[in-house]
Amino acid sequence: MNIGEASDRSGLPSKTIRYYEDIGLIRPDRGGNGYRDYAAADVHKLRFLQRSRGLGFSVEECRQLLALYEDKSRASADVKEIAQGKLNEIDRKIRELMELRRTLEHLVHACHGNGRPDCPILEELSDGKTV
Amino acid sequence: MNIGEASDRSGLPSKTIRYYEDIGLIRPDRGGNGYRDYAAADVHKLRFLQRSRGLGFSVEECRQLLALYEDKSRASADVKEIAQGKLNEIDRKIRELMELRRTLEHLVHACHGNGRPDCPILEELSDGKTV
DNA sequence: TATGAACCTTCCAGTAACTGGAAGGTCAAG
DNA sequence: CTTGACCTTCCAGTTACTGGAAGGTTCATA
Repeated sequence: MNIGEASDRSGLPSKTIRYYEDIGLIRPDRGGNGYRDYAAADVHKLRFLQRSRGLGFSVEECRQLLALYEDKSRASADVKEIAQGKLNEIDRKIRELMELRRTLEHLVHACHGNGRPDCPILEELSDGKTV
Repeated sequence: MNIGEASDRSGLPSKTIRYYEDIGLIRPDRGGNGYRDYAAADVHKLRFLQRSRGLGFSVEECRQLLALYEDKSRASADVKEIAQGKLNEIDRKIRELMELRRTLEHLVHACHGNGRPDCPILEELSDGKTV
């Protein structure tokens, strides 16, 4: 498929997809006309990149994560260690997101905008207490 | 407190803290010697920025999130709408992280590196099925 | 009192990860 | 056989830092 369709399916702009090729994250085929030709597996990788980038992993971290999948041997302790490290990081991110969620939820539902400073979370922030 | 301590407490490099001041995210006091002087509330904001940036929110989104907290009136439908939008985004991120987690977990625990292509997630990827 | 380490300041240049736009080739429909 | 929507490369601009130079401040120790 052409880059436009790969873009639609992955949620990444064509520009970004070309950039990812420049830095060696993906290697699509080329048709006789010079157009890039993406396989379904490429789109899968692109979706993976789109997600993990959006979740705060750097491009280099994404490269590692992709490498974990692509490691054909996947027997080495290295691979498992890196994967385990990423798992811990993901768990931390999930916890942080849930905290952020709780805080915002409070803002939307509990602080009903009556002007009184009765929201403990906002007070916490203005007091500068370390949560 | 000086920028070094604010850096230690927030987890952000001093450089980044100065940058956040440049773009108007925080406004610390200045001592007679010209040194920046951070209040506990500033550190709280910095920690907040450190986290939300690490979770894939752009600086402008972080500015919005900070504004939600600082909106003294916080009565407007606007504020709640933005907050609700962010909540949905956070929920999506949590779901995506849990998916990513499941995939990696599989890689660490289920694919025991025996060389056989018996891990359904890896096959999924190489087949290029849309998950 | 001085001097050196460990802070802090501003400023300017460099990097990472895109993003936009120009100039031009390809393709399918009318 | 042209028109519009694709695609190509290349180069410049933006965002969000990051590193380093050049110099001022503070404080413990000689």
